[in-house]
Amino acid sequence: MPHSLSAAENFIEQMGLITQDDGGPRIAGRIMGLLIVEGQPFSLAEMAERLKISKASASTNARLLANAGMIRQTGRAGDRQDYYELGEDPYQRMMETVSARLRKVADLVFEAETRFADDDGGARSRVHQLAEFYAQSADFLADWSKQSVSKGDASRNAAPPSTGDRDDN
Amino acid sequence: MPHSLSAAENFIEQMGLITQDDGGPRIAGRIMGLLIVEGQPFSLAEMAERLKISKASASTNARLLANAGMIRQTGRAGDRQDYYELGEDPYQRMMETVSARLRKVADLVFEAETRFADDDGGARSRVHQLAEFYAQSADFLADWSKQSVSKGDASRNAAPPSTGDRDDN
DNA sequence: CAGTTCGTTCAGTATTGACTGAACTATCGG
DNA sequence: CCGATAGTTCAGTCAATACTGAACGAACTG
Repeated sequence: MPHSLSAAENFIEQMGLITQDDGGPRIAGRIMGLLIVEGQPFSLAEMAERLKISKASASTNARLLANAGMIRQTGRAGDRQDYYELGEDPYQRMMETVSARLRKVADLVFEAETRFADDDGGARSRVHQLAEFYAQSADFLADWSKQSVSKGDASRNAAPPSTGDRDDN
Repeated sequence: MPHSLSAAENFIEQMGLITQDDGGPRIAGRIMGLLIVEGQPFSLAEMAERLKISKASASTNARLLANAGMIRQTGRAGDRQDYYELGEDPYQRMMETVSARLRKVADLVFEAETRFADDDGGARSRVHQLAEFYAQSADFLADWSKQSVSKGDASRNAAPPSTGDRDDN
């Protein structure tokens, strides 16, 4: 009975692998999977026990996810442990995090662009195009995440943001 | 004069760091940066020389980028070296690659979902929600990448895809 | 004001994977 | 054919970082 993972274990492990492939810590993905599958708050000690990981990892990665807005800290009456559960709109928040990352990258590229001379064989304008791309992507995802998506009601026909050129360099 | 990077060097290095933060190989980002900044084909030997990297790395990472559709292989008359240059719509292709990745993840989660019993305290439906989220995101990016974005003409008011529920599990 | 029970932090370990140098294969030019 | 020139592959090295165990600090409990 130890072999052939249960549906829950399998899902949790997949989440770990997916997260790892995306360049994140595997344990963060596993915690995310655990909270999704169980649908209720877990204490750090419970996570550590269930996922066979150290307290330290549970603490660090839970905080990481909380900072990314994907899970949220809770408490229980008469219990001084920290509990964590899925946040309000976890996937929406995930989008917002990605958007924020893109915006940061856009700013980096805009900054790099300023160091070019105005004519550089078109180099500057190509760099500018890249920065614009990142900025537009960030805006686009941010707007999309404002719509209620992937929730129970799943609104259809989300309106698109207008993707005109920006002027903030 | 060796200190204080030129605009080009700085940009190339930033691209490397950005790529690294995104979980990719730093050199791939640097090559991307080089091709953007120079706007003309480079041979593997030229890349290796300019970026101070090994032939092996140039070869491997150029192929990686080409497989992702972000750059494209070219040739020159009377020259048997492999040249690489920016592809048709590099950023569009970048989006398509991200979309493909999301679709792959969605499929993994759909697959994991099937292993759950129909009633599992809502576990199955929560997993399904996650799969839907990934699938919708993939569709959304794919649709968006079909619009001409971040090109010279920069079309405004891109129409949004309708994000209704899917039924392909 | 002890004694517990938490969570966090930090030094050390281990693992992953990027990168390189060198060997190998293939193709072109003479 | 033979030498040279390319690109790829692969074993080995190195660096980054995920993860752990243990020490620490803070906050509740009695």
